[in-house]
Amino acid sequence: MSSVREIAKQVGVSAATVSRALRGHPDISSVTRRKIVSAANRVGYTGGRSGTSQVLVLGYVSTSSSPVLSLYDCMLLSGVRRALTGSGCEVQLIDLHRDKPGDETYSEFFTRRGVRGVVVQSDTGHRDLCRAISEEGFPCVVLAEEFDEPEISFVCCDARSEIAQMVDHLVQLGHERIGLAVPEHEDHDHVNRAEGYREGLRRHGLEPDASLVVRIPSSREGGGNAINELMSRREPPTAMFVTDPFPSIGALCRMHEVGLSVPGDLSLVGFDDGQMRRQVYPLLTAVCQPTEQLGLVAAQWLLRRVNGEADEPIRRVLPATFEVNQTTAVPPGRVVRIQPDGRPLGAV
Amino acid sequence: MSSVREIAKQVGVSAATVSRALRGHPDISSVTRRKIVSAANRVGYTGGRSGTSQVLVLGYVSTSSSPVLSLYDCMLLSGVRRALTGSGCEVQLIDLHRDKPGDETYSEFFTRRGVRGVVVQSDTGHRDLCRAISEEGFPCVVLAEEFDEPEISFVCCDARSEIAQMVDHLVQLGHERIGLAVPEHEDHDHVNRAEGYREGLRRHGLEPDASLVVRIPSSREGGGNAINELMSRREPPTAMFVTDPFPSIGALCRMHEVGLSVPGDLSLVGFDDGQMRRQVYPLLTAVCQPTEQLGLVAAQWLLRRVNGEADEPIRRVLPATFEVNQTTAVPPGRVVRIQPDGRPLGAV
DNA sequence: CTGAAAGCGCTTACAG
DNA sequence: CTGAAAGCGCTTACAG
Repeated sequence: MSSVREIAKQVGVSAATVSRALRGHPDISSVTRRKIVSAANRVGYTGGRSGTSQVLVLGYVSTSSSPVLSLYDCMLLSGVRRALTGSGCEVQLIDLHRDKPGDETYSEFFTRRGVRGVVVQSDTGHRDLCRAISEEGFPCVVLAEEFDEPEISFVCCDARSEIAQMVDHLVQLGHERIGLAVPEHEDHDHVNRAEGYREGLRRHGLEPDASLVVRIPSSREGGGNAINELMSRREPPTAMFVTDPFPSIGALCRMHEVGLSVPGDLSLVGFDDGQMRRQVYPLLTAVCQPTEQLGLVAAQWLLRRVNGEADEPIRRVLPATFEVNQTTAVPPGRVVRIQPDGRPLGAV
Repeated sequence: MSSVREIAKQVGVSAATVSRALRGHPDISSVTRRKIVSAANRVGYTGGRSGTSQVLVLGYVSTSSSPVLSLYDCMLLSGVRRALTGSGCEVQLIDLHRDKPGDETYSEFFTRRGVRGVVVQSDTGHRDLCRAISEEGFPCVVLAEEFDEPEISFVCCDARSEIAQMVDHLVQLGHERIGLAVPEHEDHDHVNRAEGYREGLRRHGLEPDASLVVRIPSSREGGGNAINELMSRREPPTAMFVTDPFPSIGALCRMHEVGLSVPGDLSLVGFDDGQMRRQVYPLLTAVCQPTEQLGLVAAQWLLRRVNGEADEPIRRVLPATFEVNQTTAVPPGRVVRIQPDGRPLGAV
């Protein structure tokens, strides 16, 4: 099984043609080539290591253009590795962005690396990449993006309802002016999070107020600036939701810096995809994405898929969680403002 | 080149014997086997993928028993990947601890995974592992541990002199009572760091005071407890050095919790191997290990080694850095103490 | 414990 | 653009 001969028989060509197609030889009609590539993926062809007992290796494809692994990658990878515990299977990090030559199929690119299936950590800019890999029939599951195409496998997280629930929590504490800080560069997830915020407000008859929304760089600094910007408004919010981890930390630190008390002067809710909420003071109330779980669920499916045990694509949307910690409380009994540069208002 | 035949010729046996030795066949005398394994490693034998243009894959071996990647692994891996940028080479994560069956050589274990060389993220408990891999002649470089054996390659960091320099800084600010929090479970690195602390003190004629040293679990909680313990002493320190990242954060947070001002009541110096010092308030003064650099330097050498360009083992000790931020200042003008449970002393 | 020989899977000029 | 056939590298009963 899983030899060029086997594939040749299925497609109705010679073993030589299969070999050429799989090796990326140019003189192959694109139609037979496509048939061969998808047959190879169907039977899980590994590139013929003679009788060698090859170990199953899965790939983790990061679409980032930098070799640096973010804490987010790290959590996803931990989930992937957890899924593989006991399977004897290993994971290889693949930097597609930098490495893939344009003239080979993704299947060949992965196979040359000994990789039998891939988990793709994608973003909005790489949806076509995910489509292309899936179209070749190479075992693939996308993390953190949702697709309409029924043949594309993905595991993502929808935090909308937990964000709405977070708004409930703030409203119940007495907040009516709830600020929002979202990244300038919006992707599907952030549109989603902003929607959850608006849904939550509407549920309580509160109209989203554009003057309470700021767009910021997705960095520590960006979160800090959101504090300066919102809290120097004539009518500042009494609570604020930041939709990304680093800006959440930045907002919290900036409050300390400018002398605003958390949660006394402003209730702060962050977004966490790791453990950041637990590494700051006070412990940050946050909507949390189950990042490791994303990797775990995706890799569990991929492992079954590669072993021929999963026929259907996986299309899973995991829920977020809302964790109340120490940065939310009742609104201040007075208007709390600062100057745009962070100095107290009294010093005008 | 790099065929069983080639190895057979070098060792003076038949190709069949080489094949058996490399496949872990039991009926091979251990002496010929050893010769074959080391010859295979010398010529960079890859396990015969016929004419397939195999991609060079290096392994990252984590000796942790958990599949979770720590932030520390993440930084090391980032360095490794940075070194591999442009080389067309990939990195595979290998969990040796869980996977390796006792009856195969490390060389075979790695080769079966398509891995040509390994970076080992070791700890005190796995020095023998590093020795065993190196003895087989498999390309290997150890991170963060130092070895006497001249054939073992390593890249580690010695923070001693930067820690002594940190003590200079504190003494110059006027501190004489400088506490130390070290992990209960000491390894080479921590012995080293404690030594740097004592050296720094002696340089200023200060005798290390055992009552200012606490041993703590290497966790956030541990760092917090160090604060309670030291600051409730009859003669508490006016400054304190914590030798690990998580406890550093924990100490800082605990100070906020019990109402101690940083650096007004106590100067705090942490240890960072990533970016933690920048994610807290106030920004943490810290001795920093160039973690990404460790991975970078190690992988650069390994890449050359695997390509046959490096004949000598690498034995590199990198310096740490000392970064002054916002948590160190002159000592308080009075004795600052708390109760063991963290309540202020006045409330006794 | 080891070798000679048969066999298997893939690749690649060669031919069309 | 594709096939038949030769060739290459590794593995594995078989024999000693």
